Amino acid sequence: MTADSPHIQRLKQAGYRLTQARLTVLEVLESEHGHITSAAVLGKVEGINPAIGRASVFRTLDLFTQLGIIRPTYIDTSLTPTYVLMHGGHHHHVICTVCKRFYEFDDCGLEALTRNLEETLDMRISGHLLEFYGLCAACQKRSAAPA
Amino acid sequence: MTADSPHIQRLKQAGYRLTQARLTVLEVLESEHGHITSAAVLGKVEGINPAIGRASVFRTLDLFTQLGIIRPTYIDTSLTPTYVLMHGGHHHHVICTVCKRFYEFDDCGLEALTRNLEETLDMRISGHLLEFYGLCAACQKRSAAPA
DNA sequence: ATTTATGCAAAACTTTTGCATGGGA
DNA sequence: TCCCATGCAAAAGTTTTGCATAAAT
Repeated sequence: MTADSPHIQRLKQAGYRLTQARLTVLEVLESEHGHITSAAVLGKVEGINPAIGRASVFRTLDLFTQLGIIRPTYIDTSLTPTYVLMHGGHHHHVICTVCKRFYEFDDCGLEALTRNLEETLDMRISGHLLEFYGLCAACQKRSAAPA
Repeated sequence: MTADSPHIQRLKQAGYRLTQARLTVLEVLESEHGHITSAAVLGKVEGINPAIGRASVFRTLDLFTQLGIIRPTYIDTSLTPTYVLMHGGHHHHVICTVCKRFYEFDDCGLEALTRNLEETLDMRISGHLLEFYGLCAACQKRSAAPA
């Protein structure tokens, strides 16, 4: 399952062991195409392999975040962050602030800005997250309609 | 203090009362130019007016987030989110993933993409957050140097 | 005068440790 | 075989409620 995803390569290459906990968390993340809360990851992992402990799930989410595989964001105002998968170091989406539905998109046209910032700030940039906030068509109608 | 910031206008116009808790939290956020953790907000507010309770601070942070005045992000991997002030609905920064230092910038050139997405998705977009991740000059040297 | 928002303190959760043990390489 | 990573369970924190009271408008 998700045999040799680039994320697994990243883990190996960084010298980390391919453990059940890590592979299972990755499987869950990829099955959700990212956009999953820590609570949901916890639940799904337990469903797949109850022998995996909570602590390992959190340790894995931290590790993946450090490696740039995922990135935590606040989508619902709940207690728990939502993790998005970073493809090639970046991720872009539009979120409806009312119904929380989201739409991912690929082309962000930020290459020039990235190079520009690298030069200006003398930094090496490895990725980015771009989130747009707004109202989807359905929620626009709903908020326009009277009670 | 921060007499009639646009954020105060927003509060009024949305029909919310201008309470001590709300004004103090806003003062703290603006004094930090955004980029402040919930724990730090809590501490600063208590320093300014100990009569303001924790719950009100959290309620205020939630309200401001709903109104698009601030946006929670995960900058340090700690328990608590870091809030950034949204100016005119958007915010852009570059973070060094090692030392966590950040650099804000204004021009993102995303106007065209915004309009594009509004048409394509039939959404009304009100703002965005753009975060770049990378290594600052100092941390590049530090990681290149042997122990 | 109304009604929204607050403060308090306890409750509810999420995330983190410490340590002995198991499982990758 | 060696050492990293895990599981467990308790600890540490952060955030949220419920309700009587204060204070904006």
